[in-house]
Amino acid sequence: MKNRLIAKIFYNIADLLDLQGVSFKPRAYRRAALSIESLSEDIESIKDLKSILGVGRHLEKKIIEIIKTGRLTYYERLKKQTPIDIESLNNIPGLGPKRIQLLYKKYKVRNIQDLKKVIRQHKIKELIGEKTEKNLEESIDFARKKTKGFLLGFIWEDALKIKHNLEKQNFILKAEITGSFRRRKEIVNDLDILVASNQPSKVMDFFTKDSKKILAKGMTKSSIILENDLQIDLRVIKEESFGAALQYFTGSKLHNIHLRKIAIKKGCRLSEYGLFKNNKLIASKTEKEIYNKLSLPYIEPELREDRGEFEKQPSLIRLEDIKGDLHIHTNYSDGEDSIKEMVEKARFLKYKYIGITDHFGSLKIANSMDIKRFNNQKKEINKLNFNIFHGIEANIKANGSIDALNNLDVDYMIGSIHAGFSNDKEKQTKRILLAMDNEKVKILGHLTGRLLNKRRGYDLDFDKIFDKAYSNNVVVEVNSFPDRVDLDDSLIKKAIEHKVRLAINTDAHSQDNMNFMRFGIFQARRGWCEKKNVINTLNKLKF
DNA sequence: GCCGTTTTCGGCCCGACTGTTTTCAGTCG
Repeated sequence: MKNRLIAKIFYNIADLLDLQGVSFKPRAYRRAALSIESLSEDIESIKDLKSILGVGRHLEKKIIEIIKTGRLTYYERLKKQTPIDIESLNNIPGLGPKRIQLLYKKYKVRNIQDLKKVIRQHKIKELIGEKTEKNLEESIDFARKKTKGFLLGFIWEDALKIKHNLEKQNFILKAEITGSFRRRKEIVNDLDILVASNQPSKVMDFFTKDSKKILAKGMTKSSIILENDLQIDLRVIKEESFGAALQYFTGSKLHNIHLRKIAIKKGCRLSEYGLFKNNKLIASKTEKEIYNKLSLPYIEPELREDRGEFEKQPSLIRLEDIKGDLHIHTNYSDGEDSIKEMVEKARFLKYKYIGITDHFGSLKIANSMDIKRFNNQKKEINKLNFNIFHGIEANIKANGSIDALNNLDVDYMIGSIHAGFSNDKEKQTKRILLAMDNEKVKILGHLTGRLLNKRRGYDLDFDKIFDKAYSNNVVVEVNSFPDRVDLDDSLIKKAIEHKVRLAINTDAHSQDNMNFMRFGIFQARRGWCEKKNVINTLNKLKF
């Protein structure tokens, strides 16, 4: 998978060209980079590279060179011409191409160390101004601390609190979190909040009062940084253009570019203030109105990635469709709560059934059960008056066999990998294919093994795995745990295209964890998943 | 360097904020 690498090289080329004062080429490189990093498939599997928006004859050649060699001579040459660590300098808020170029020309600033030196010597004060120097000095540390983004599941509650706090104020008519948060991406870099109000200065005073740092404060737009280093941008607009602004700020960029093109074809102009025809406003109050005026149905935020949502729209699965959770741990292995407590929570969530799936076998770190504890657990389950499937989460061993007794009296097994993460693609794929030959394995758990911001998933041949899952009638899990959300959106889409059935589970290790279901649903919706693709939407389930 | 149902050449998004500029440049999203 070289998508990231290619996009990164193109972004860096754009920055370097910017630095040289070249116009328009940087934009072309960035546009191509944006398309490539948004691709849902491996770029190496695309036959006609020119079909990618923003890629023409020249960039096609460059992509092929990177795929073949892992590098690009044009890029190497550019780097030699301008020996500047553009990536890290560009990361510093307040430093753009013009200033980087100026600092290089005047003081040979090539990296952050050089920048620190000229700040110490107060050279920037002379060159640009005192405030700018001070801001840059503060920003350097911020850039270094800059995290890899916030997991949606871990900022969810805080974000909603912020929203409700805004809504409570009498000078605020409406508030909505937009951007990638509203599209429910698993990692968000900042929060974009939209507010409708007729008293913008009051809004801004209220919004900025509890921040660690105020990056900008104006009448329509402000940005702050919170104690936890999360950046929040807030826009204030009039209530009558709330829908247009909501559409605009929800993005994605690619979706909006496409939508604007559709508008232009119809002789219209679309901006955050509304849809205009001959400079006359024809829609702005709601998003639905805007889509409809462009002869489109309302498009759900999770679909807005320009992956075909303008041509057809699936009817997406909803949280209410879920009738049970099939991956739950209890204090029989590494969970915190008892079976009884997990059942209580299931009743609270109005589930019709659950699957208790504690670890079994030799995985000692997860306090795996032996046969004696398993049998005790069965007795306890049978005493409870709730529809419980008794399963286990079984480790898929290095050779593809299942780490559990063959004659174990289970309703189903979830087969998961918990060790040997660094196997190569072929070996890891084979291991999972073999595991599916065990007829007790009905579900594959957290298939790619990724941990967001920590560990990337294994390289697998997903076509082979999904084909076999389909023919062996094995269900693939969408694990809802916030640092996993595994499968991701594009793999969910792929699995569905292979007719694979899915199960959206929480992998809960406590009562509270059972609330994570929404994050699996979000991801499934991003992957174009419908109710019918998911087995635990059924009122009656059989293994 | 890309793109085109007004164009194979001549366009390419733009509004908002900060700082030091008293009319605008640089950065950001």
